[in-house]
Amino acid sequence: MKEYFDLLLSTPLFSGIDPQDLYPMLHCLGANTVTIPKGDPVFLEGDAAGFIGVVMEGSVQVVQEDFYGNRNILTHAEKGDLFGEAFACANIETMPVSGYAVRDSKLLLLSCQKMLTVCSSACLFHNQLVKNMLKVVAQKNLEMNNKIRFMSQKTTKEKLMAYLLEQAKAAGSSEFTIPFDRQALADYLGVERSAMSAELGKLKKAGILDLKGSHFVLHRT
Amino acid sequence: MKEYFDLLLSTPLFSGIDPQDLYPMLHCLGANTVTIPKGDPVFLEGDAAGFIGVVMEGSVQVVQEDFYGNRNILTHAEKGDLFGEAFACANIETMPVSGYAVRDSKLLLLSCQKMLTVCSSACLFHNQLVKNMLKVVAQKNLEMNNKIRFMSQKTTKEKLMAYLLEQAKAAGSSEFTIPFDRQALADYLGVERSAMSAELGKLKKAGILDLKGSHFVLHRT
DNA sequence: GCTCCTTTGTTGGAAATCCAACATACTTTC
DNA sequence: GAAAGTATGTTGGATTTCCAACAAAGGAGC
Repeated sequence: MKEYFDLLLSTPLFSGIDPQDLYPMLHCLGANTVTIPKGDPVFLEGDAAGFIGVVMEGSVQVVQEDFYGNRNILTHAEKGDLFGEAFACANIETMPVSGYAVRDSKLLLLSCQKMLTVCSSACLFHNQLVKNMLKVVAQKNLEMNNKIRFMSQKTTKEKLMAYLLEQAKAAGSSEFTIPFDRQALADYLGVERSAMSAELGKLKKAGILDLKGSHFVLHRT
Repeated sequence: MKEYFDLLLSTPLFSGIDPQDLYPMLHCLGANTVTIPKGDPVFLEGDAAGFIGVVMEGSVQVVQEDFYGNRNILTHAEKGDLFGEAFACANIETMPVSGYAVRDSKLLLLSCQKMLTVCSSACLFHNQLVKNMLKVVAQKNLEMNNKIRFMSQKTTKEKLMAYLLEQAKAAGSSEFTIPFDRQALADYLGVERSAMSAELGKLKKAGILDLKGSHFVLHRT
């Protein structure tokens, strides 16, 4: 696990933590790693809640699925990102959503309960950890706000543009790569893939953007 | 402000706090009350972020508004509820949304920065406060998850049913009252008011529910 | 009771989405 | 390089939403 110490220290969860404290802290948090092959579930709706996931390799998507088989992608977690924190910290018993490995992934799982309980050993930093977690969960909240903003646009074109403008803003550039393929983007925005694909074609033809795969360039007109 | 101490102590933010500590704590958090008449803004998009709101009287809605004048209701906060916590804790500079008083309201505003900074006086409970806040923000996250679940349904009828079933579940009864009028419910679900009204009529005619104003009864068939 | 004003329900045509089916491009595997 | 599998783009018709305008119902104030 030591090979991932630098990665962990760079995550917002362990921000401000003394590197020397990391190892005992991980032990105290009941850390354990799991390896999940591409496409397999990390957890399923109904599973016991209470753990916080950190992506060390690969990527994870958290999704809602309904009867009809419709997928709605809630969050996409890349290397260094957290997932499941909000469910862990909200004191619920079972997960209301599922998580899948989008690629072969190596994940670190931490116990939320142990994070919130002060224990004996090297855990003077528990309080810092809780503050970090608060910030992480609050920022996840902002992300969901953004998603809601995209989804509440009326037309597919408006949803796309709202999303792409936000990505450009986040990248600080009119050129950026999104973490979704077409189907996943449609599932994230809550629209039809084929209709979305058609809208992307129109936007390109209108000179508003260029795209190649998941790489986009927005033109200001 | 003392008249509201019991209310404050019953909120999840001050859960586990010794009543004797409340007053100095409020002082330490830079608490101040404001009175907002019905319909007036509590804060507007672009205002400085950083405060946590507690509803002591009345109710507050947090909304997103776009160019076209479309409203999207993000959260509805009743007496005893918090609002704006996620924006305050996420370390952003300006509010990305607006808040309005739905009725004449009396609000308590707390400084988030002061909550996260350990100060000298009676603030041994800061850590408890941060933990409480983490739970509150995490639960708000679940609420947004639910809203996303409603919004990601394909038809207006499905959105309505998903919302109403959740309300029944939350009320623990097939009979419940929602905090929205028709226009507000439409704005919350992201649908047309008139189309939604028509769907409600169909659902009633089909014997799936009864409704009078904001009071609903779901029938199991 | 009466009027004014707000909320809710109803309607019909225009616009957009949904869906399934198929065409094309790109990847992977052997 | 061929073949199989996956991802993306394209099309047309059925369904649904959107929008504006109006009708009906309910409430507040006088």
